[in-house]
Amino acid sequence: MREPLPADMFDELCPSSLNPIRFGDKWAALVIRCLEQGPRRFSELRVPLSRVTPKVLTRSLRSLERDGLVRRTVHVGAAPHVEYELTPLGRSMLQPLAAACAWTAEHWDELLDAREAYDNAAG
Amino acid sequence: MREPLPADMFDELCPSSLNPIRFGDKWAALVIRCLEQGPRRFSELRVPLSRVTPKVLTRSLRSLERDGLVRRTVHVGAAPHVEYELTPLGRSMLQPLAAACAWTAEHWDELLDAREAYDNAAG
DNA sequence: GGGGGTGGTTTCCCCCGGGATACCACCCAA
DNA sequence: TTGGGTGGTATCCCGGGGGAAACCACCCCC
Repeated sequence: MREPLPADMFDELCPSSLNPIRFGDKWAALVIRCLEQGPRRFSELRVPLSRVTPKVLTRSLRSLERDGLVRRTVHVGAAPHVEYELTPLGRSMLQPLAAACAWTAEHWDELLDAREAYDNAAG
Repeated sequence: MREPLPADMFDELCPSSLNPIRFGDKWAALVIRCLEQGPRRFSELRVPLSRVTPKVLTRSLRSLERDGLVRRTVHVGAAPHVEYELTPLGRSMLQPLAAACAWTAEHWDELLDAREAYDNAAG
């Protein structure tokens, strides 16, 4: 059984807009990481991504779908719902994404220090 | 002796804005690749990046400098000039950048096909 | 038939990245 | 003294990304 996504999954994570390495739009990298373990529903994604408004999350998912990285499946039946999952192409992106995450994890402090020093020097 | 940067260095390369993986702003990844072989002058960078206006290139370089990825050195003397070079932190980014470039090189066509199929299906 | 859950859409607004164009100070060589 | 190279700025403008808030259709269950 897949674990539900924890609400504080990205609390410690820097906002994407501060990271010089970006995959897709502002939230795409976090979406991809949410889908790493398997398919997720829209409302399921909204738990860790509570700071993302539904409009923006929809657009991000549509963009990933357009690029062939994510597949959107509508399950009809008694309790109809929608599931998003990574395609093989999307999975292939996990490798460079992991490389980027590793770099960020290793050098994030260094980068923030550089920014602070630059801002202090230049006012 | 370092080779001068060829003017057509990025003619075959997809514009950064189409690539889902981005390092820094629109042109930062190309700037970093220009600095891979060693220090470069502003006017030297403008050769392969002829489509980038000086304002935008300056801002991109300033941003990289602020993040501690690039060092800007003013050489005073008889013929004063400015040189930009990668810092160790900037060099450390070459690895995830290479991973991202490899992914793009391998899957770019696939991604474009997915986009075309999506756009054709949805109008 | 009312409430809750699902999966969004619509509208409005703001800001920032990016492009075009023009201009600029400094220095050197002719 | 005039021109060219260097390394940029200044100004204007536009489009799109992103956020806030409200609303919505559909379905099931009580």
